[in-house]
This record gives sequence, structure tokens and C-alpha cells, in this order.
Amino acid sequence: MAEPATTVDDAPAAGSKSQQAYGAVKQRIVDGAYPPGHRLVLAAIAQDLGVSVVPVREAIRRLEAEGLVTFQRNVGATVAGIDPTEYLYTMQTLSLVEGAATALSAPLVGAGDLARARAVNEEMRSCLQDFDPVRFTRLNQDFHAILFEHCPNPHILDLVHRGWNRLASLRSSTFRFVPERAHESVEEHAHLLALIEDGADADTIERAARLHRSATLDAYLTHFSASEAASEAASAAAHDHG
Amino acid sequence: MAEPATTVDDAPAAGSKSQQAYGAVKQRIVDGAYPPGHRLVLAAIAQDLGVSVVPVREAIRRLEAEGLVTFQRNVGATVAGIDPTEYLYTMQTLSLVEGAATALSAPLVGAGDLARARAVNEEMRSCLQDFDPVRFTRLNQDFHAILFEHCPNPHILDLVHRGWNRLASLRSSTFRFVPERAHESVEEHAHLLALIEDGADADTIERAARLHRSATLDAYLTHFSASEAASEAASAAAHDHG
DNA sequence: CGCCTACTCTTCGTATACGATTTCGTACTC
DNA sequence: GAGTACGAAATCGTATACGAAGAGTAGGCG
Repeated sequence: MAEPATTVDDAPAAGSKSQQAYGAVKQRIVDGAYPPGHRLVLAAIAQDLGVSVVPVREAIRRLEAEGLVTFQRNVGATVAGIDPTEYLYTMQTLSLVEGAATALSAPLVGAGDLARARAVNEEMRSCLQDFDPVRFTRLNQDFHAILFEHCPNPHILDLVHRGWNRLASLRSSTFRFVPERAHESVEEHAHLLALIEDGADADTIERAARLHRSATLDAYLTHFSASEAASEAASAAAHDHG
Repeated sequence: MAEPATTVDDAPAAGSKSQQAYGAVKQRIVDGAYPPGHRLVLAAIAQDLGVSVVPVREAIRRLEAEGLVTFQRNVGATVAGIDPTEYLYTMQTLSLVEGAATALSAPLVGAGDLARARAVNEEMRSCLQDFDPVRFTRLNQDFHAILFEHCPNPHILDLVHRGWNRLASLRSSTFRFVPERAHESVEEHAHLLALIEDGADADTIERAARLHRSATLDAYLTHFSASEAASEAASAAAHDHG
């Protein structure tokens, strides 16, 4: 299995060069090395990774399917932007699937998981002063990942992961713009943990998890008082679930 | 803008050979020409379509991302099967996203849409005697499509389409095995239409739409009294939402 | 007689090469 | 001076070719 050892040691090294390229490009996108709007030129990436254009092409198409890049025939691919409307759609979808995943996962969350989640949430709480949006967002993801990762339905779980990946493009998340929201978020996390620990029914947990995310979305929308009609419509829809 | 004006009636001829291959293979899968489990050999398909293997490969990977085919490195692709567990997961996911899509779509459903939906439902009702599962399933899809197609969130709408596509592999659907369910289904459709017409709130509509699908799933599970532990777990989860 | 091994054959994975399309720069005209 | 048309460069899309990995099969060995 002696891989060509071309600077591969951290993340990729996934046997296939396609997967290798996929992992590499994906990482650079979420790391911010390829900022939104950046053009992804096949030949350049191929040369950079030491492979041909064919695997790179396939990787790009996979990333397109995940919504991380946009593609245009005979023009090329660019890193998917943070268009407010798109952000809104993504958050709404995520609230839906993450709520369900959390509810389905709840019965399978053990005491150890709960303890870990609580620890992460406390770390978030201690992070509130001397606020660092990026770090907070990262902890936020860790927290929720613990709660939904046991979801027995792989399709739903996959959708949750995709949603988080898309949001990873803008690493700052909502909390950069609306720091106040961070405070509420920590409290809602505690509430969610209590529900799970008490064995609340799935519907209640789903509702709480969904509302938690919808509230974050609303906080965002309130600050950027909607720039489009579409935003308003979707906002109203999100509210309806409150 | 100004699409090549192709967009021909059915599916293929989409400018790019990749898209052409994608459309062609997809159609053969949903048509049943490529039955579940059928091996998809790149070279064979390429020759059949008069193109090279590269576009076909890309098409296959896209179909893989949609869950219509399964892929194994250095082995090849096969049409995704109807593994009961997989069916269960798909239905559960579909109940989630279709419920949300229907609720979000409801305020945008006009009188004309309602009339069409009602007409389709009546056609289904008249279809109950002299029962044809395939035809009934098709009408069922038409009915629901009218209700969720106005969903303003393209991501959610796309997820609904993907779910339906996966189910299209087994064209007979649940109704082949549980004809009794067809009767209830028509009644629930009427109820759903009434809710939408009365302008019920989004949560109520989402609940009704989700429950409608969950009930179909349960009917299936009751007949094939679960063959696996996983099935039971997911079934219980689905019930929790009732 | 059954199991293991070596070989071949199919099929995938990737590299290279060439044609097609778009875009950008420049010169020309009104 | 602005707009348009032409041409060159860049980039994508697809075909062909070759190497690699897995699956099936025949033969030998226990």
C-alpha cells in the first residue's frame, strides 16, 4: 500500500486519487484557503496535488453535489458564496434535519455522551466573555454533533453533515454578527440536555432542537433586516414553527 | 440565460454528454430497464450511448450522490436495491422533508392547484376497485407533487425529489403489498386538502403530511413484520411522531 | 474429494491529448 | 469617446490509451 507519499499525511490518503483530491479541496474550502467566490481551476489544482485533471474534476463534481461549490458549464467552478438567501435556505433545511436527527438520536445518547455535551456547553459558557466567534462556533458544532451523531437513519445524518459543511464556508457563523445570541444559545443547550436526560418524547425534542436553530436564524435576520422578499417569506415560515 | 432551447420533452439531449448520460441512465433506472442489483458497466453504457467512458463515469457518480446507485471502488456500480432497511430509511427521510415542503408550500398553493389536486385524488378514488398499484402510485406522486412543488426552499424541495426518485426504483410502492392502505390514503389526502384550503398553520399541515407518509410506512412494516432489529428501532421512532 | 493457489480476464482508475467554448484584450469604426 | 467586432489566450469537455485491482476459473496438492 505504499502511497506515492506526495505530501499526504494529515487528512486525505484515501487510496483513490479522486478521494484524495476531494478531501484536499474540501479541507481548503472549510479552512478558508479557498475563500468564497474563488475560482477553482482544474489544471491548477491538479498540478498542485500532483495528479491529473480527471480525479480533480470528479472531486469538484462531488463538492458541487454537496453544495460547497457552484459549477457552470464551460466556465468552471467557484467556491459557493454566502449569499444571504442561500444562508437562509441552508439554515432552514438544517433546522429541519438536525431537529429530526437529534430527536431520533436522543434515545441512544448515553450518560457519557451527555456528560461530554455538558462539558462542551460549559466551555462555551466560559467562552462568553472574551468572545471569539470562530471558537464558539466550533464548540457549538461539537456540542450538536454529540447529540445527533447517534441518529440511526444514515440518510438524515448525512443531510445534517452536509448542512454543517455548507455553513463551514463562513466560519464565523451568526455569532460574529449577533454576539447576544451566544448567551441564549448556551441556555437553550442546557434546556435541550435536560429534555434528553429526562427522556422527553421525540416530538418535544425535535421541536426544541428545531426552534433552537430557527432562533439563531431569526437573530441573524433581525440584524440584517431582510434585504429580499424571499427572506421575509422564509422567515415567516420559520416563525410558524415557534 | 437563453438555454440552448433543447430542454426537449423527456430528459436527455442536455448539451453536455455528461448530462445526457446522466439523464439516460437515470431514466433507465426509474423505468425499470436497469433493475435493482443490475451491474452498470461503464464501457457498455458508453458504447450504448455512443460516448466515451468519461462522461458516463461522471453520470454514475452523480447518481451515486443521489442514492440511486451504489458504488464500490475497483468493482463498479450497481443499481441501488430495495433492501427493506433502506426503504425504511428513505421513507422516514421523505416523511420528514415532504412534510416540511408541503407545509412551506401550502400558503402558495392556489385555488387552481387545489382543484387539480382534488381531481387527481378523485381519480385515485375511482381507481380503488380494479386496483392497479403502479397506476395508483403514479397518481399518488402527482397528487403530492402539486402540494409540495411550490416550496420556496429549493434545498428542501430537492431533497423531496431525491426521495421520490429513490422510491421510483420499486415502482409498485407499498400499495402492491397493502392495498387496504390505498383506501385510507385517499381519505387522508382529502383531509390534507381541507387543511390547506382552510389556511391551517404550518405546523398542523406539516404534522398531517408527515403522519400520512409515516402511516404508509407503518402499513408496510406491519405486513413484513420487521426482519431486523434496526427496522424495529426506526419503526418505534416513526411511531413517536404520531 | 475438497481446498488452496496461480493465472487470466474483465473492469475500473488515471494520465495524456486534442477539439470546443468562453472570455478577455485590442483595434477599428461611428 | 464609446461601442462593436475580431482574435488570442485560457479553460473546459471528451476521447483514447495504458496500468492496476478484483473476480472467476482451472489446475495442483493435501
